Amino acid sequence: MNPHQAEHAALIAQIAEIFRHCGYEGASLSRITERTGLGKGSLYHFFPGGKDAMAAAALAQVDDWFRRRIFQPLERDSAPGAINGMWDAVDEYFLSGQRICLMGAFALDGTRDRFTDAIGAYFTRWISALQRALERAGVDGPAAGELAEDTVAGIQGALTLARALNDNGQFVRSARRLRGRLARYL
Amino acid sequence: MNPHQAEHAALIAQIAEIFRHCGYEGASLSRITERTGLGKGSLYHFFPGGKDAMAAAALAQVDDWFRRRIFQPLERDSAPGAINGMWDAVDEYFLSGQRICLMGAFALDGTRDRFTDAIGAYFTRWISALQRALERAGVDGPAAGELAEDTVAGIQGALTLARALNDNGQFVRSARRLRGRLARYL
DNA sequence: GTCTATACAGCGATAGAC
DNA sequence: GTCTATCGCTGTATAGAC
Repeated sequence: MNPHQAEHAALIAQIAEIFRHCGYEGASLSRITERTGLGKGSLYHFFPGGKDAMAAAALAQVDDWFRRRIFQPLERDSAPGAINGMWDAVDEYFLSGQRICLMGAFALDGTRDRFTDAIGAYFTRWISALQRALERAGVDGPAAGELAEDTVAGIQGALTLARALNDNGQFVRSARRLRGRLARYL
Repeated sequence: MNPHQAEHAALIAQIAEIFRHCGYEGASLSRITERTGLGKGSLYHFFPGGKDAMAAAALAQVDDWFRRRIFQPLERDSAPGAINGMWDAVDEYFLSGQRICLMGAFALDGTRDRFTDAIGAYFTRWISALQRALERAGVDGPAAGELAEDTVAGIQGALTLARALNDNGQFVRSARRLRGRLARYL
């Protein structure tokens, strides 16, 4: 990644953080200009498609991070190591529960309909990558699928609960128990 | 409940549905007037506090429903029956995954800060009511608390996943497994 | 690339007739 | 109670100077 691309990625990451905090509708362009320090002219220079394109870029960046750090290792590497790596990456990415999942947040309201494909692809791949890793670890097909669904759903639910109760510890404890449950199969 | 109160409750339920579908920011007054058939004058007659008061009333109605159908039975009745009743009520309320949880949706974005107390009280009471029912059923304290947290988080995550994948079956399957997991302790 | 100025639609909210 | 008209503001988006 050249410096130019890196700056652009940093900008997208900043915008993604605003979407996470305010939601799609709540993330106004004035908030985005304020938090990024860029005028509207600059923003529309980088994202000719406007706010919709900014959100799409944010989702694509999230997907890319998970693809490289979680999905591909789950599909490729030895299962126990990849699954342990998944839990470390999850904890790192969600900052131990301080940060929510942009895909999950967008999925819950009307924003979903703007980004159906990106959101669906992300969760589908996460579940199927985890399922296949569990199968390689010896879990039989149906059980592996159920375990993968329960795990991904459990992470989303833990993020919701942590924010609802304003307690990051909630996420850390939930994640530890989900991790322990998977570990019994490895 | 007299007819006047019943009409008012039906109006709040209609408004709640709009918030569920569009989120707080996305639920504009023009959408609300359109879907309810009431002009802005009427809406502000019923809710002098405006949109904020409409959302607060919606959350209060949700809380009331769960209190009567889930929290109080869990706190009062025999544990196995109350827990079975909880699962039936959950499935009924969320329409087998077609409907999301307003509390959970509001918790995820900046809307949370407007309704911190209502959202926090709802989840706190759900978890503690379930925990105490499990304790009465013979599960020891810490395990009951963990199980209650995992269950409520699991329901929220299943709702997120069902909407993200646009597949109600996802919720039904997840809920059935969560139910089975609790049943092993009863 | 970045800014300021601006277009115009939609927002939440209010007033007042009926 | 319900409506229409309208307020002031903010929303997204664009134009054009630099």
